[in-house]
Amino acid sequence: MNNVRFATSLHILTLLASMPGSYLSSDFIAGSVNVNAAMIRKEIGNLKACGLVESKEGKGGGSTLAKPASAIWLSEVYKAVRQVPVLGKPNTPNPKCPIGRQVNSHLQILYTDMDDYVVEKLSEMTLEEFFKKFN
Amino acid sequence: MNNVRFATSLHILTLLASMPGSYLSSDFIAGSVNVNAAMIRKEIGNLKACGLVESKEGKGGGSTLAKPASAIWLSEVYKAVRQVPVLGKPNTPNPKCPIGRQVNSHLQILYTDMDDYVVEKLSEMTLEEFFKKFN
DNA sequence: TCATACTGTAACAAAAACAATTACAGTACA
DNA sequence: TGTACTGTAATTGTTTTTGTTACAGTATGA
Repeated sequence: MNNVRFATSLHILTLLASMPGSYLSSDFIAGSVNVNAAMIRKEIGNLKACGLVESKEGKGGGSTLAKPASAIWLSEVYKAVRQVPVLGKPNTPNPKCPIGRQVNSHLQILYTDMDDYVVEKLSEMTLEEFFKKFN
Repeated sequence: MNNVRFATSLHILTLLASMPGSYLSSDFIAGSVNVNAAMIRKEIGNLKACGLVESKEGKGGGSTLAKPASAIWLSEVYKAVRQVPVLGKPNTPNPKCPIGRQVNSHLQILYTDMDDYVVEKLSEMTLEEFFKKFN
């Protein structure tokens, strides 16, 4: 994961958690995260698809949490932005080599195990708990 | 980690483990991994710097494991190739925002914790154990 | 009903990361 | 001294990621 999406998503969610019930505009959020508002809207689009956020269009619109911060686990945030296994991508090895032929299936297991493990660990903290660390 | 380096390094090490004591050329390894030999030499350069592999130059040269496969943990392979935390990169948020001001330090802790967990988990398997799965 | 303030999304451009390739100097063996 | 290697730099090409602009669509409320 060589990108900024987890950080961005968690930042957005933390902001929303800090003002429960109110609808924050993408402009406002962009000001805090310090990126373009269109990027925020893209990321929010994803969080919506994952059921973490809901939005209202039109004047006075914006986004808010789709459920209480105490019901959002950091693993959900991770799953929302994950694209590639934590250990990276596989090669396309030579099938004529005994090692090359098998390595990807063993690697695959390792990749899946590690991803599961990361998810498990991130299930130990909710957004609420994360937000409580702020003062 | 949106790259192929872990897969490549583990493939190389598995090959070396499969022929303990012999020095494999970068050309041979490249044939199995199915990438350019220069890439293999680069990756081996890194594995050497991490103390996992040793090489001989000149005719008849090549690379071999620097220690027994039973003494190489997969966490060492991960550490050898890791460049970015498993959860990705941080943003540079707005310090004027109370959330923005603090989010990176909390994120940082999360990142470090997750990386430690991954390392811990990968310390549960040695290269020998990984290789034993092949038949 | 019209100005205003939003979202949603597409299209495009720019920057950064990653992978592939070529080339060649240096080293060691036989 | 020819051959077969490593080590490494330089370069290019490709993919991923980020940033930006633009604008149609939607809701509000004066």
